[in-house]
Amino acid sequence: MPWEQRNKHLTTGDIAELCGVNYRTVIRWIHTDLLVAYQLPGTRGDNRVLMRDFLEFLRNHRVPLPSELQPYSRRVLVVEDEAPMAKAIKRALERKNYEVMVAPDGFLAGALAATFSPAVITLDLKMPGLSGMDVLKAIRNDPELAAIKIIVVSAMPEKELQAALDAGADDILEKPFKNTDLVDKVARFADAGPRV
Amino acid sequence: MPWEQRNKHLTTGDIAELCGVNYRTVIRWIHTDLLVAYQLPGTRGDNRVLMRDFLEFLRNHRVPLPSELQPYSRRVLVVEDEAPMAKAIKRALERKNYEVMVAPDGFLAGALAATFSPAVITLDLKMPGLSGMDVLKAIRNDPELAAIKIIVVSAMPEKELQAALDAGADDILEKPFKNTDLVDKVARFADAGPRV
DNA sequence: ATCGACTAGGGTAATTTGGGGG
DNA sequence: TATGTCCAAATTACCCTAGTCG
Repeated sequence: MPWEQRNKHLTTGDIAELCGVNYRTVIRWIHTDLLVAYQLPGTRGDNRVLMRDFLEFLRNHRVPLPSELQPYSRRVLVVEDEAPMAKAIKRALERKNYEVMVAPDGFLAGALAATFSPAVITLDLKMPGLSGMDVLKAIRNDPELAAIKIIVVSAMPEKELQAALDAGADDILEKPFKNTDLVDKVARFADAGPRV
Repeated sequence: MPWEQRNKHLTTGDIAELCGVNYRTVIRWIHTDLLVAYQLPGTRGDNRVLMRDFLEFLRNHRVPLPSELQPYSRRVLVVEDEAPMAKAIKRALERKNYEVMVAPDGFLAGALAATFSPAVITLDLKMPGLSGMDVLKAIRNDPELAAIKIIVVSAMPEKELQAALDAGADDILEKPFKNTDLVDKVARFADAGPRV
């Protein structure tokens, strides 16, 4: 259900209700280019806002996530090419009621980071054919994605993990790890913040 | 069924769904000549809209192109890690009035394929750290992306290029190539409709 | 305390959009 | 499923008041 909502066209009234403000205020946001909208043909020119523009607006202005959109804050993207490990992580998180997608390569990681709108990404640093560090930097350099929390999962020596933290990772998880540690770290980022 | 495979005669319901409005609103647009339609013979006279009229309507009124209609855009994504080659392709296409984005790695290729909504991707097969074939397969396996046309650009021997065609590439372009060949091939796929 | 700039939101009238029953 | 008609709800622009902040 929640996924198709990305294609939804929101009215000013929808947004007013979601944000708990008057619809006039929403119109002002649009007029002052704080919120991207397009106009329906017709002399009145009603405003419509694409869901992805609305989500970006919430991120840019640190507006708390409306409870109706909570599913977006419980999404986790697992970037991991080894299927058994990916499945293990997926199952552990799904048991805690998270919505989980797995990306086994860089292309799908990018496509899902952009369309699935995860609140958290768990990132395996040593994927063949893809530098996890490049993924880290790409996410941090993309204003649309920069707010996503990244947990680096790796068996690498501590020095490399420190480099990941320096590059913008929010947390690290050393392999092997306990499932409780995994879900604790995810919960720190997925449940709380205004991140969409 | 994907939109571009459908008959190019749209019903009011189709347009309502694509634009996120009620179908009565679409009928009103037709009645007030905002949208060009013709009527089926019969007492009710159902409205039908030609794809090219609909695309012109979207353009005239700055309505965003629905993602389902991305094959009708003039956007091209260049997946190429060598900056000089990428720039050359970008310039050649921009001279022909295409909108061009460049992805130098797999992650950005995925993110841009999903958000930039290109009609065509030019794909360098031999990128370090990323198998072009994996990108091909990933696009063809993703229903949201499958309609994107893929032109493989490579200096590989013909056998490998044949493998790319078998894997779902729509066309191939051998390096070195002439700019006219490039733009001709892109035009075959990107000019499915009037400029949007 | 007062001022001025800015923002949120109420009231109104005109228009558009959307829903129900035929 | 699409249509025409009628009606209710939503949206807009405009002008206004109240509140906030430095």
